[in-house]
Amino acid sequence: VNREPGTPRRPAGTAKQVAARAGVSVTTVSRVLNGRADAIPPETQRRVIRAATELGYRPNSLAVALRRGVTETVGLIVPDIGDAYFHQIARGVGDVAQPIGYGVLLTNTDRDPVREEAVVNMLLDKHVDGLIFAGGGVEGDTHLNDVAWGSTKVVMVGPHELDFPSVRVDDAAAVSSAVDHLVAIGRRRILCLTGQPSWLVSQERLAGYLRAIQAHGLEHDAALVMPGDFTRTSGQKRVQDALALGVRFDGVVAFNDYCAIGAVDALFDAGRRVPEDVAVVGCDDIPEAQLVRPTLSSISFSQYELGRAAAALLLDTADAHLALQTQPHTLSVRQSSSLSVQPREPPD
Amino acid sequence: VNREPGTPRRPAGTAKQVAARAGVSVTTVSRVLNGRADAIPPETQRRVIRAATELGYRPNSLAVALRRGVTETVGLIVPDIGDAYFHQIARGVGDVAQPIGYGVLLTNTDRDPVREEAVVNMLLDKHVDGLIFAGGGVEGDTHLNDVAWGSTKVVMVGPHELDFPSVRVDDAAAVSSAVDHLVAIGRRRILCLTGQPSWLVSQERLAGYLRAIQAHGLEHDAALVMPGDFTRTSGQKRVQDALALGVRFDGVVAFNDYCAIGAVDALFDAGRRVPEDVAVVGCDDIPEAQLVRPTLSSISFSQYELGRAAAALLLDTADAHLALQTQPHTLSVRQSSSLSVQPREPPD
DNA sequence: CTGAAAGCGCTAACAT
DNA sequence: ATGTTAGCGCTTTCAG
Repeated sequence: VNREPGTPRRPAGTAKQVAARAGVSVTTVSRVLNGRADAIPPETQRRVIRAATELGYRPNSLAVALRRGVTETVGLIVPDIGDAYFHQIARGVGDVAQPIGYGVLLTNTDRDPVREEAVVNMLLDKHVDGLIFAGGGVEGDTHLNDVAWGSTKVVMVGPHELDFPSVRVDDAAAVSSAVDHLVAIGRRRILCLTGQPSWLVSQERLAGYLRAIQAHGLEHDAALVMPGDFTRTSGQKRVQDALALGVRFDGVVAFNDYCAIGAVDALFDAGRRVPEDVAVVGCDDIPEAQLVRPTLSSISFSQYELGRAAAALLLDTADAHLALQTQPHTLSVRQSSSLSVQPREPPD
Repeated sequence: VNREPGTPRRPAGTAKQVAARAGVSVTTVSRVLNGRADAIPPETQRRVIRAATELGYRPNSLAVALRRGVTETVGLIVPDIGDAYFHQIARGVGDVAQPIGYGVLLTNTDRDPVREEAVVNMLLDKHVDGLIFAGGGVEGDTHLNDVAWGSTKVVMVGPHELDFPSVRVDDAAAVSSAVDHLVAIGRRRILCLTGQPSWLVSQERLAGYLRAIQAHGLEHDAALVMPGDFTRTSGQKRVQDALALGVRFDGVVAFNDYCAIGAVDALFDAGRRVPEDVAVVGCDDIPEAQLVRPTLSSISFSQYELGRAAAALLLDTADAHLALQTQPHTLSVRQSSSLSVQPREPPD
């Protein structure tokens, strides 16, 4: 399948060859090249370094890894790198790892427990120094408890039951503020498009919804809460269902933006105006939120920073202390919930 | 930074331990567990397998790699995993690699030659079995010629000067067909938003534009060709420039969708109707093309399949022969160039 | 049919 | 100040 370009080739030379060329032992080579050269005269050091350069010597990372147990590689587990939420996380992780010579092993799971376990084991088999698990956990999710993590460091992104440090936003507060906003523009019956009930992100965001509904003294109608799977189609379907069932609502809060976009689709098809008839707010503020028409209001936070923070924590970089484990969020109000309509009666 | 869950731990046992437990030598263990057991009595084989299972034995991939020179890892180099074009490629690569136990080391370069060389060397240092280079090459781009590829297999995605096999679409034909379409709906002065002149994708797509212009006997006005950098902002800027310069045009073909979206932004701001006054066609057909309003016509091909094909070629999977090195493309006509409205007067 | 031994390339005691 | 030695865990001749 492949041609061989006429270029210099690896193995660019071994420590042994460098040693021979410099007239020293491999130990000395190792010492000089690894900074453990306190007691080696400058002259010798120079000879070693010159030999190494001339040979284009590069330490064999496999041998180093076998010997020292450090691979300078981290694993990143996401449901789907094709999802805007996750590729920004991936970029953040990469931007921390790459400059310090770490590799990032990327895996997709589609939230399938079987594949989750498979990739974790694959990554562990490859002896990653650490693991970033993004995408949030599932309630009573036991399949990862029996994994032989060994001494592997793990950082979670999003809520999780596993007992590892995690980087995240305050999901409940985030959704609460979305509801606050909808109420502030006069909406009283707010359809809530959640994820799967077992997903922890979904549970936490739902808690935020319920808390806000209660705080505003609105009636809690169970028919207003509809579970989905964070896809555009599911958002569209659930709104169609609600419409078909005759559920009345003047606002929608969706637990992710794809869902919200689907909701807008369905409302448009049904001839409802957004935001006049129904105001819509999404969550995550992926770039697409600014592309769709009407532009989508959303809970905004930086997935990129989430990724950076997770990697900084994992790799203990110089700025790891800056890595906020709870990242800030704000509400970005756009056309889908612009306040052309003032509240009919000020909510208490 | 990390806690230690009370779980079983790696090293789950070495071949030596398995050997001891089964009462055989490590040689025999290796033979049995690697299929080289032609001459080993079933009974012995069973003992070894049982011992291995009981110990939860997993071969140390680092040791195997050191010994056999195979890491079961491939490198993937993209400009930016945050770009819709590339994350679908990444997914395709992952979907081929993951099921057969291969890891994918992901790196971003932002098209910076310095970083490109750095990541290639990093990946080579980590002894990847193969490398997928996505994002297209740059003319006279020498910085990768001196890389010590050694025996590493390489597959390119998109046009490239390096002498490795590549998977791609016929870029010239793709853009030609976009121009054909614009001409078919009555457009005669077609603004062409290219990438950087040194980018090979841009050169090939430009060749397609010029060829089509000529084939239709349209005048070639150099002022209609404007270079950008495949971002939304650049598309927007170039169209603003064209408008400010008084360049007349009734069609736009952009060499990527982000650019096309930016072009629509600028046209909208300038009060030009799309597609009535100016019809716009993009290239790549990323998912966003269907989200924007008006929905964007685009040259459509599967980045996902591009990724799959590249990985299949690299890894020589069973279906590698199915991996078309030239992938098909089609034109998806959407609102931004729908022919409901003919231009009022055929220009020039 | 099976094992002993060499060694992939490196690091780190342990000398000297 | 430097070298010798002993592995890391595995595969693979080469000998029985």
